[in-house]
Amino acid sequence: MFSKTCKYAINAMIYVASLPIGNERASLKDISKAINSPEAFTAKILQALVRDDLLISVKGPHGGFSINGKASEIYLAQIVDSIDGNLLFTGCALGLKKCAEEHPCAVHYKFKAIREHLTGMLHSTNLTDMADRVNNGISFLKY
Amino acid sequence: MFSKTCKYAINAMIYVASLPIGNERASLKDISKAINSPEAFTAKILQALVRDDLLISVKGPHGGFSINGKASEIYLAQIVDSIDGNLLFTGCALGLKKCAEEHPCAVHYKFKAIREHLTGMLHSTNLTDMADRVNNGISFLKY
DNA sequence: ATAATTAAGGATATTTTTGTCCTTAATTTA
DNA sequence: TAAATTAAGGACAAAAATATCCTTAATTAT
Ligand code: SF4
Ligand code: SF4
Repeated sequence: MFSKTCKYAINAMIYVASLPIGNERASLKDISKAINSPEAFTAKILQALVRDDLLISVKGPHGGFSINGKASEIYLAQIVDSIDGNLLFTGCALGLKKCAEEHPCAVHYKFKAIREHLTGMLHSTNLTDMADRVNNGISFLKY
Repeated sequence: MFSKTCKYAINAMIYVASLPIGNERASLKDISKAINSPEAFTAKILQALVRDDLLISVKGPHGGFSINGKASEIYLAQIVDSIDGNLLFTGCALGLKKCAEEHPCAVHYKFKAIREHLTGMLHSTNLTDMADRVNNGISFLKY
């Protein structure tokens, strides 16, 4: 479904979004500890998220990463798209090079609804939704 | 979603299931041509499907692969499970080691419905469904 | 200014996935 | 029986994904 890189990215974004007001910045070390991910690899992912304007980074003591803009306006779909690209949204379930309604793969008639369900969900779930649940102890970023 | 290996496997199974009555066997060469896949790699996949009792193979002239049993009783879910394992059905969307309803990941409340939708579809779509559409020119195994 | 802290980025390493090649085994046809 | 055909299987290769290490750059605190 999602690449491992993308899963780390999603959890990292949620963690940063879950930080308390007044202390909205977390270091690489904090983040990879919070989501239980390899630190150096996570660094690369965070760099990519900064490049893609989903995070803002600050160097130096008390530096770290914070959400770029409002968490309530960042949707899962943007993170997935940033890391994994749009293949999940637009690619063929069976890997056909070209997907046209007039030349559908063998699972298209069944798969279309699921893809729409999935992309609808990703486009309607924002970071605040998920961060709130983490803060309320309803959901978790690591096991 | 599915590994490339799994996509090849699905298309290959559908192709074999689409063969006309009385000639229900196809060679590796036929199959990889029909689904536009690398021959040697496809050989490995077909071997695995034979090992998993989804296909039957016969060596020698006019040998090849045929569906083991009734195509109408083989569901997409079996192929996916055989090749990719059950992680798509049971694994965590965000990669948490353990998934428990009491310790859900941050997307669980949104993801659960989609996973059920997907697994429901995979468990209710059989090879005959798809092979018929291919035979009727409604769907295609390659581009 | 200096030292300490933290992210950026390049190089490299490991693992997994995808893919190829070649030899052997089984079966059929001549 | 011999030759041809086709799958099985082992060894290897290439590419992609995942992961680590080290140096540099920026910022802050002393
Ligand atoms: S039609 Fe088939 S090929 Fe096109 S997107 Fe749907 S799943 Fe993919
Ligand atoms: S709860 Fe989260 S962790 Fe468990 S399965 Fe659902 S998605 Fe995965």
